[in-house]
Amino acid sequence: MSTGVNLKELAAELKLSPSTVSRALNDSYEISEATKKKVISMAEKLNYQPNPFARSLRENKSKTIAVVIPERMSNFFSKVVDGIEEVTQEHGYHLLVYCTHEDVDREKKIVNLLMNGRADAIVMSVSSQTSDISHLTRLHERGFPLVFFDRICPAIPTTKFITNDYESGFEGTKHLIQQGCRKIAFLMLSKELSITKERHRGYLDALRQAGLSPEPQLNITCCQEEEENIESIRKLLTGPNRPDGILSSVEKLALATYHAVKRTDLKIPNDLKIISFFSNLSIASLLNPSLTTITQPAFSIGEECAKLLIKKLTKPRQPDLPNQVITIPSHITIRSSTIVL
Amino acid sequence: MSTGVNLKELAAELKLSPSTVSRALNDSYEISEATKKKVISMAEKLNYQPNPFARSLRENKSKTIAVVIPERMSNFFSKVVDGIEEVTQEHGYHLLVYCTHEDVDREKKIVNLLMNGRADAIVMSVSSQTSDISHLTRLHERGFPLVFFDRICPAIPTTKFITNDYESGFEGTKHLIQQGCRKIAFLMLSKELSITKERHRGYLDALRQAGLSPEPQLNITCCQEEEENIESIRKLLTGPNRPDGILSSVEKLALATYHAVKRTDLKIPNDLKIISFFSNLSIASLLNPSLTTITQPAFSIGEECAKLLIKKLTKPRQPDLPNQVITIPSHITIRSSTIVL
DNA sequence: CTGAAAGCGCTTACAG
DNA sequence: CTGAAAGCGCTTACAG
Repeated sequence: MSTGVNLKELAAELKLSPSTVSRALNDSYEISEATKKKVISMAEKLNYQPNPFARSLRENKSKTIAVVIPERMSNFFSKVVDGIEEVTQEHGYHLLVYCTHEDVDREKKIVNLLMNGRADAIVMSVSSQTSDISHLTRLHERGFPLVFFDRICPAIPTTKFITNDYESGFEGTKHLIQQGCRKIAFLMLSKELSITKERHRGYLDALRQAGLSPEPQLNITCCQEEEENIESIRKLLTGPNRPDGILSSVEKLALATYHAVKRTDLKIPNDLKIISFFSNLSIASLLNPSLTTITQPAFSIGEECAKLLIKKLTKPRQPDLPNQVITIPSHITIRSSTIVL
Repeated sequence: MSTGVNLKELAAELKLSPSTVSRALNDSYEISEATKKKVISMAEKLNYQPNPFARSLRENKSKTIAVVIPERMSNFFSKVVDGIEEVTQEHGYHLLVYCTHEDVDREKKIVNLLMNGRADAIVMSVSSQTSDISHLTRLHERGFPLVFFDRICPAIPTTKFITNDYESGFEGTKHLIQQGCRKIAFLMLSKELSITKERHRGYLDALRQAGLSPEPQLNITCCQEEEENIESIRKLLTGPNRPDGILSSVEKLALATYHAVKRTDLKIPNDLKIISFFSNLSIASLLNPSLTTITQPAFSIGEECAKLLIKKLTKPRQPDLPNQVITIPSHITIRSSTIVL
């Protein structure tokens, strides 16, 4: 690729030294206004674009942030990335986006590649398969700015953005109980995830508060294969210990449940009520019956992650990212999947 | 961020020159196997990672590909990006992903920023608002490797990947006609897009072949606001010239149609049949009634774009990307939204 | 087979 | 207010 004119050529054209031109373009106080004007207008005329790698090499920063997510085909993660981009773009940052496909090995490879400084910071949501976190520990111990959201890593002392998962699990379960459910199944992606644990804690506490006994058989851990998930759920729904309510901690398992129900004689909400963490509201209301949802503020989460990192990266002498958990609340929207008319 | 050890330090540790170490790591034929082994093992021990910017500066390539899409909250575009990543990751390439949000100004800004060599190539799908293409022409004329998919720019002589849009439009319309539709509405995002034009041509030809007259009032151009789209469609459905069939050239307009129908007394498929370009098959079959879809091979499209670029970028002395249109066929899946039982 | 030197395109401490 | 020089960390033509 032929990059256009470089600093030296621009300087020659202006009969100035590269030093002066560089300073003028970077709006240094050492340069007269007259020179700055001349330089800037010539730079525009010749369409001068500084070489980003020369600059990165020199300044030891890349103006790039890496985003690592477990999947792209998810409204939630797409919205988070949109939120991140909204903030970072304004500050001239670029986004490298990587998808782990819920695979720790891929996650490790990606994280290790990022160790070389290609990005100035990482914002990530870990894969559901992640239990060994040595790659993340190493990254953080090297002083690499790292922020987690949603699928956070509690053991790593940095800033994490989550939603009020305990409360959502509690309130979601309570809502099902209020609608008459007595046997409530909890669908999850992985027991290892801290958000799953939180949501599950909320679920258990709501059961206990209502005097219901938690039944481990009603907890289903799902996999990556949609068809397999549908079948596990179908079996649960047609088995001896059949639930009358489902709390799904993942968007895709709500869809799998709808598919599973279609393979039975059951009717939502009469025979089975369902509430799910779900981001795509347009689709939630088109499902049949429309789905009661717990919606996380995905866009805001992205924005907050980005704002924090931009502050850290653009202001001089910023301290390390504080070891704290920032909670942005979700909201529940009740629709037909939990209400018998 | 503290990058680890550099080449010079690694060389010192090995009591070799940086030149030799560099060559050994790059597996040069000039270096003895013994030395290579020593170097590689020490590099691993010290966890040496070459500085990507020094390398990019030196070699004038970034090992990065930029992807520019009009929206992230789309199953189609997400899958394409997944396909691109699948191929590029294997070759050590990184992906900068930018979203234009269907806004030409944002698109121009992004494209102009990419002019400086931050990425070695661009794969993009233009915004529905794009009519002035000077930014793209300039990019291409500078010799920048550029590939289009789906929302292509016919005027720019490079490789474009599309689906058989004319045929899909034709077959989709024909299917509606066979199911008894006589007044078929065509929903689109923008008349400017070449894929819209192709799909629309197919639609018109199918009408003509069936002896039906194309009615311009049955062509609806939509916007970015979901609510606004729903209302335009609702008005169409309740107006004097009410359609009995809809061909939606965009996923989101199929959803808007379902929402619009819910605001009327109409029943799908009895009063209105609908077929749509749609990528999320799990959701298509959960809609009520399930949606007849035209599905584009999104993942393959991504893979093909990436394969072409990788070939161009990794092999020496490759010619310019050929000015050709490569068609990968879509497939139609008939579901309940077009079939009266 | 190995090394010394130049250079990719910037920025900035140092000098004037 | 401006310029000459050094250096960021690599790779590779040149020399031996």
